[in-house]
Formats: sequence, C-alpha cells, structure tokens
Amino acid sequence: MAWDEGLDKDGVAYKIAATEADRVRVIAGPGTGKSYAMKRRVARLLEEQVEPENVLAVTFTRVAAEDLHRELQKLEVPGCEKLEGQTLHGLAMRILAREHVLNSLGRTPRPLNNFEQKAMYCDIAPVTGGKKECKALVEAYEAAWARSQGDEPGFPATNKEKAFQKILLDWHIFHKSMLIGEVIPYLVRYLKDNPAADEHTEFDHVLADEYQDLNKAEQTAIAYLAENAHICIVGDDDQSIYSFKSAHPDGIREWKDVHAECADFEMADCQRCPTTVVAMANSLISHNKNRDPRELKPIEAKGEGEVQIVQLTNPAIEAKWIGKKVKELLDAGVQPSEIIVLVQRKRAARVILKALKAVEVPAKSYYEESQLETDEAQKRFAMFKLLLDKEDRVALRYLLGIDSNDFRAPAYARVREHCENSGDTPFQAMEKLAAGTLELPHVKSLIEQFNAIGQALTDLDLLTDDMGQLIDMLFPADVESITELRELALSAASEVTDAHDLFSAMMKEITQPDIPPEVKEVRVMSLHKSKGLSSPFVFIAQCVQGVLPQISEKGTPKVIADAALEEARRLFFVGVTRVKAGNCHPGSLYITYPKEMLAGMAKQLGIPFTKSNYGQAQLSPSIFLQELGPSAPKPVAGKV
DNA sequence: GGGAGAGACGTTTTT
DNA sequence: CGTCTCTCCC
Repeated sequence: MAWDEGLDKDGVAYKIAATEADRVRVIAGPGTGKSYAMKRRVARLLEEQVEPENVLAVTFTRVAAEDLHRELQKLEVPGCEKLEGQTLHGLAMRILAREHVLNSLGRTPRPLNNFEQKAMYCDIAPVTGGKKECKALVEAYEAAWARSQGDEPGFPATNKEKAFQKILLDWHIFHKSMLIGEVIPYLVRYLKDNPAADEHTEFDHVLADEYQDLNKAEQTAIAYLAENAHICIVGDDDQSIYSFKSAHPDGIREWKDVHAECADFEMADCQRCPTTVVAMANSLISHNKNRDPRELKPIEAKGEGEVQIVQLTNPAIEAKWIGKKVKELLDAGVQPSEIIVLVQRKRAARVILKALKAVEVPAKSYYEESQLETDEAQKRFAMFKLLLDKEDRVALRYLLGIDSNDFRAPAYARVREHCENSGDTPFQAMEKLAAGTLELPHVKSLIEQFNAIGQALTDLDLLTDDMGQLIDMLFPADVESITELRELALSAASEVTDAHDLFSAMMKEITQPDIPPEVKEVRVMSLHKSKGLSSPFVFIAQCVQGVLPQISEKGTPKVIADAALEEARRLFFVGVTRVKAGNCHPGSLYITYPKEMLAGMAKQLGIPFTKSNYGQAQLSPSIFLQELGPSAPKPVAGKV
C-alpha cells in the first residue's frame, strides 16, 4: 500500500506524513488520529528507502511502545517487520550495555527492581539515619536527575545530601548496579561527553510520542539522539499527567521557540468521541490557565453519544449500580472487553471489582499485584539470575537477605568490607566463609543462608541442560503462589533451547509483558493506565472532591496547589475522552459519585466534608462535574 | 533474629 | 478499617 493511499492531501495527517522538515512538532488532542499520521509518516520513510533500523520510534510507557510496535508491523511496506517501537528506557539500557559505553561510564546498567531496592535500603539506612529518610533522599536524588540536563543531578545541595550521595553511589558501584532514575541521565551524560560517539548518528529519523510525559532528562536524551536526524515530536500538554515523576510539559510548548524553523502542526478533529463528550471535554479543560487555548473539534457524524452523570447513596451502592449497569450491557450483547471502569483509588477498585463479580461479570482489576511481583516469585527469579551469573551481586545480596527483617544488613556489611579490602567478589567471599577459609565475626546466619542458596544452585547447575527438570526445580508445580511464573517458564521454554535464552525470554515477558491482543474481561483501572485506550463504554467512578481532584494539604503553597488541581483536571480530561463512538455503539460515558460515605473512611482518604449525618460524611461532587459545562446532562439519582 | 506492638498510609511510572 | 512498615526489646 502506498503511504498516501486514501489520505486527504489537504488534511493535516497527510502534511505530517509528507513534510520533509527536519524539526516537526505535532500537537494532537485525544482521539485525533496521531498514531495514524505517525504510521503514514513511517510508511513514507520506508518507501523512500530509509533503513528501518535508522528509524527510532519511542514512547514513554511499555503499553504505548507495544502498541506502536504492533501498529508498525501492520504497515504493508517492505522492511516494516524490522521496525521497533520502544520505550526510551529500553533503548537507553541497550545503549548503556554496549561495551564501549560501559567503559566510559564507570557504572553498570543493571537496574534494581523493587525487591532488590529493599535490600539496598537496609544496607544504607543505618548509615543515613532511618529508612524513611533514606527513601526520601533516594527520591530526591532521582527527582534531581529527572530535572537535570545530564550534567550533574543538581544534588547534593546540603552536606547531608553530599554524604548520602557518596554512600548511595558506593553501594551501586560495589554492586554493579544502577537506580532506574539514573538510566536516562547516564545516557545523556555519555552522549554529552562523547560528541564523536556513533550513537549521535545512529538514527536518521526520530519519532517521539507522548512528549509531554517525558521529563527534562528524557527530553534531553531525545534531543541528543536526534541532533543529526529528522525529528518529529508528538504530544498534547492537555494530557500531561505525570508531573509526579517530574514530567516536563513545558518542553513541548517551548519546543517551538527553541526550534524556530520547525514545522508545526495541530490535530484537532476528534475522530474518536461523540460530540457531547467533545463539548464536555473542551469546557472542562478550558478551566486550566496554564495552557495555550485550543479546542478539540467535534465530528458531527460521530453522533451525540450517551452521557449519564449519576449520584448514588454511598460507595457500596455506587459499585452495585455499576455492576447492574454493566450486567445490563452484557445482556444486551456488549462484549466485556468493550467496557472500562476508571477509578483513582485502589480501594474503590476492589469494591467495584467485587460488585462486578457478584453479578457474574468477568472482570479484571489492573490494580491487583501480578503474581510475578510476589516475594516468592522474586526469590525464585533471583535464584535464576544467580544461577546464570554468579557475579550478579544484586541478586546475591537480595537472596542473602530474604526472610530477615533487616536483610541481614549488619552481617552483610562485614562481608562487603572484607570484599572492599581484599578484592574478593561477594560470591567468592561467601564461598570462603562457607568453606571456613575465611572467618568474620557475626556472619553465621549469612553463611547458613548462603549454604542454602549454594545447595540449590548446585542442584540446579546439573539441570541447566534439561529445561523441563530445571523448570520443575525452580518453579515447582505444587507451589501455588508461583503458578504464574511456572506457566511463564513453560511457555517460554517451548521456544528456546538453553537456560540463558529461557531467562531472557522470561525476563522479557516479565518486564515487557505481552499485552494480550484480545481482552476478555471488563477492565477496572486507574485513569493513568487508561491513557492510550479507548472504549465504547466508559465508567468513571468516585468523582467527588478529595478523590478527583485530590485536595492539597493545608499550608501547601498556592502555586503548587493550583498546579496539582490543573493536573487533576487533565487527568479527568484524559478519562472523559476515552469514549469511542463506533458503528455498533454510540459511545457511552457514565460518571458516578457517592453522596456520602462513612466519616471515618472519608477522613482516611483525605476527603473533606462539612457535616456528617449519623456517622455518614456528606460529600461534595467533584468541581469538575460543573466544569463539564452546558452540554453535560443534569446529574440524576441512581437506583439499584 | 524474630516477634509484638505502635504507627503510618491510603494515586499515578520507567528495566 | 486493613494492611504494610518501622521500632523496640529480649
């Protein structure tokens, strides 16, 4: 198929795909067809004989990357199968792992997962004064990097921070590891310090999606990678919802000033939502002050859709109402996968999930922890890592500490000290301790733990050639808590022949889980997760003051409180614009909110209320509801 | 090192 | 209220 087949030559999608400008900015509102335009652009590049490996298409989340990748595969253009859709982190990890980069870096791009990070906290907290403090400092360190442009993190500021940074870095250098928040900044630093490096010219074309969600460091990384390439950034500052991870939405606004010659496009025709929803979304977002005024344009042919705003007595009845409504829809022939329920609170998600199950609706909550994230699964997986690489210091550190409150930090500190003085690796030191050729005080429990690990490793080592047995041993069928991991291993094993490949296949599955192409359940998820999705039936629950928006603590500076309110408004804007008008369904949006809830619960959730009747706090509807404007239907009382 | 009891928290993400 | 985390003490 030719890249411009069926494209209106006066349309903005055509222009975006066709432009030869080397700096392109696209501001694309929700549902305006930016992926479509991007796809056509890539198709054009391939048809013009640009090598697929010289095209970089990056996004922020894995889901979006996977999506992009799948879309690109569908292009019927030679070479498209070689196109990657990737996250910036994934790309950064791959670049940092290159031999020459590693050498110049002085750090190892081996990021810590949550669990491994716990071990790290236990090791460094005693030196820095408490775990809480330590976590806060790590967060500050990562945030400083996120806001940096790759020189130095702008941290430490105080002596205390200085001392802390040294301890933190020493830990990571010793363990040959990295914080996730360091991955991009180190890439930036590498690119900056090595202007002659090949990485600067690796790509001829760079497409960066969801640009408003990237932080300063990430935006800087992209700027370096695209310095000698054509670049097209795409985003929408009205959908910026990641300020908590230091996203820098000003970046997309300022981009045009920085690149004065850039080709600038705006996609405003909403190809997704019914007209009522578009009008409501426009009205809502116009209340934000910190934005360039723009309007999403409705397409009459989409129809008006159906919008209901429903107040229920309390959260339980709200959940019940949603359950009933969903059930009705399913009975009328709607597929469960066509329904999404958006809630901002885990607790509410649980209540709604229960209510859905109660009426036998197949449902899945995206809040629930995957089995792969449990202690037990992590332990097995760490064992696997260590089996393949005895010098994976983080895995060993983690395993030596598990089943102990403090991760056996005091004992481990002695071993580490020995290693630093002698040059032994931790594994070597532990072997010597176990053999009795090295003696250290107060490390008995550590040795016992190591012996257990060592025994398991020896047993496993004999099996690395026999996948079936290896899996049986690592992920036994009779341990219920790891069935998911076992299944993963079994399915991965069918495609590989040795343990290393099995590990990488599993790792990939775990870190980049295949998004199942067909969903079979009603999905209950956060507004954040819903970004990138669209659905003919969208429920947004718990729209009360205190939840959406969250109310800032007393004493929060006004600037910060205002910014938080605007971000919450964008979040709601994202939620509302998930609704898709289609051929079979007009596109339905159900916004619900409880009238009251137990005062105790409201207090816990930080929901403000002025009076309480018989212990029931009387709640205020979200201010966003009135901001939806005159096109929004009048709220009604729901019946169950 | 482990258990009891106090205390905090209750959102959102990247390998 | 329920869960997880931290601290203290033996």
